[in-house]
Amino acid sequence: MARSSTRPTSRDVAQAAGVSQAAVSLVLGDKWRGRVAEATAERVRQAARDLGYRPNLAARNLRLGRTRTVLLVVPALTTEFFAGVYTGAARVAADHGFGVVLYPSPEGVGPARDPFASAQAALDGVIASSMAADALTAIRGDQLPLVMLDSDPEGSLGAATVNLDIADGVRQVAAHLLDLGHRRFLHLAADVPSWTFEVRARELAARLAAVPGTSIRTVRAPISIEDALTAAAAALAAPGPRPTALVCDDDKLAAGAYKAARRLGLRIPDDVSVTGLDDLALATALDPELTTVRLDAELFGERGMRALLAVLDGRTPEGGDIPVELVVRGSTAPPGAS
Amino acid sequence: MARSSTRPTSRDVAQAAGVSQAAVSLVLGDKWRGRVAEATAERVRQAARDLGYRPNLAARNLRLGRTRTVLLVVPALTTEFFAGVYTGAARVAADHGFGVVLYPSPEGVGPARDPFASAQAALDGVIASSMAADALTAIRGDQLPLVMLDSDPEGSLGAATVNLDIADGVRQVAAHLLDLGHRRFLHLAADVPSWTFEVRARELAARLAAVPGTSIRTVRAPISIEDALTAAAAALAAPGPRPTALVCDDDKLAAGAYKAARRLGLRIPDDVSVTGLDDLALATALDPELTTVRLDAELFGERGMRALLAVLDGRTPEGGDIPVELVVRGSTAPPGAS
DNA sequence: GAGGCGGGGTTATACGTAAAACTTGGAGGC
DNA sequence: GCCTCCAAGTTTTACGTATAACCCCGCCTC
Repeated sequence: MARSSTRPTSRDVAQAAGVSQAAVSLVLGDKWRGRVAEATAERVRQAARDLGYRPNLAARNLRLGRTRTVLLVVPALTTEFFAGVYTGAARVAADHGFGVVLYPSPEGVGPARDPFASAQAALDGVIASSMAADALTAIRGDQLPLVMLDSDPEGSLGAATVNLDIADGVRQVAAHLLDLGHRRFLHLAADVPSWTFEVRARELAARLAAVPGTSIRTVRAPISIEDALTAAAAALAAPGPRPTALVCDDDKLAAGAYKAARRLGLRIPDDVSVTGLDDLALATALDPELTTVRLDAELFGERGMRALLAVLDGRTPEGGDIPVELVVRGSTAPPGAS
Repeated sequence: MARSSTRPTSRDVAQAAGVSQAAVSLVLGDKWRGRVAEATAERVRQAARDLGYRPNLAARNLRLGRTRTVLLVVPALTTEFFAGVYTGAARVAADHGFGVVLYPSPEGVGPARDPFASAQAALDGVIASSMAADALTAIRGDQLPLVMLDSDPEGSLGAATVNLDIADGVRQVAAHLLDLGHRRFLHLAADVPSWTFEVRARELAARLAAVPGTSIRTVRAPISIEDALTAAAAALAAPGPRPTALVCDDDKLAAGAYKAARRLGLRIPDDVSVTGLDDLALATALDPELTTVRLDAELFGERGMRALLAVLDGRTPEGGDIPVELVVRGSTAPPGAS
């Protein structure tokens, strides 16, 4: 009997089954057909079960030169959205025998500026959100296979990209509000440097420019309910004709806008229509429920992982943006409906 | 020059610096004082930088017999709360050179029933939420150091536990509502088998039992806004005197209760007071803002990680529950305030 | 009856690192 | 002048696994 203080190794199993370590490896690795007799194989499996044997992954990784582990770099996990992305990526990963390790960008996780040191695992590849920009330079240095989420397809230097069709979402929002008759817009923009927010601003401006008689103002706020509250309150209280439609870059900003409207005594949607983007649980908890664009975070994560698996396989990742969907609820109505 | 197609190893660095592999290991491992001359050490560091050397973690883990990686088992990540727990745990981990790998319970991540297979990383220890009960049996089988979150201190079979002082939170909620004059209570309970929810029910019942003339009904719902909506609507519309205080096990349930009240034409807090538990972003997005119990999810994660580090060190983890705090907002008022 | 062959294994080796054990060339002490 | 000692390294080994290369034995073929 081997030293019981330490975990059993394949050699311990071999000894218990009366075979060589190589035989154990063959049997447990499912490579024994035609090399080991069925009876022997069963003896090995039984011994492994009896000893509670689990292969040492560090040794296996060293031997094979790959780890079946990838890193997911996100700006923050405290958001429902990226939690969903992780969930989707992890599901696909598990189906292919992969694991996913998270690296939430520095603000969340202390001083460590090195994603690779912080995620202790040895890695086969990386999936990174373009919002976690500060970690990207460190990542590009390494030659690991990389997939970018929501990143400028032109600017990603050859890395594969998987994008939500945000531009289409913004188009749908603009069309909906224009159809309702809105002409004076306020854009509550996320104060985060990322391609995905640039697209929102660009597309919204383009859509409105196509319609004569429209105007738009933009204010920026970090993505938090409190910051959005103060920014929106200031903008809505500003002199001049008040905007009738408030387009928010994200549902959290919209929640802040609700509080600002309430504080100023404005009714939604009678005095001002509000739209969000994400469709978090928040959206239906608000009163009235928020008109927003549904993003399928889990599907996003799944597609990201599939793309990375394709790259690892030497295949070309599936192309095409992920469709999004406008969900019309009670926060939008024709202007001046009061 | 070594083969450039593969990552440089410590041997490549050694060759470039004109020393042995052992010297490289000593220098880069900061164990060179008195063993290697300063000039040589600098040559080694320079060579490592030039080649872009990164140590192979699989090899290091194999050699050292530890991985500085722990597993965090949570019921689901799509919640702000557990995202916070992860963030806190990861921060402490990073400060100690550890990484954290997630295992969100099966419902979220496909068919893999084995947390260890799914999280590909080799592990030094495990932190597990008691809500992820299905994964626990698999975990107990292994002899890995284990810390349980929000678990029955008696029932955890010797594993260290770190708990929020939920009982105290419930006490504060009960005292607050009783002080306001409420006597007819409805308990909207989470339909999840976990110690942390049992505590809520037990403590609430005990507090009310101490006050003559109080009554309490309980309804259960899975933790989702929609399920809470239907359960709360049914209970509030039931025959007999309507409860004046609705105590919810969690903020999401409270959000469902808000919708139920709205649907039934009941005003909060005039017709019915509502309390939650968690203090998610949701709580202040609701109208009126939710009176709830603030749980510091990140601190929870930090304490969990510290406890595991203590166990790994052979020390005794810091004891004591994590204090929680009642946050009184607009959703509670004396009964019949209309 | 010699050679071939295939089933059923075993032996040996490499993966990259950390660290214990060993080496060597002086400098200093007596 | 010889011994000791220290600085500055080097050589060697082990971690646990997967797999290529080898080996042996019995049976079939010609």
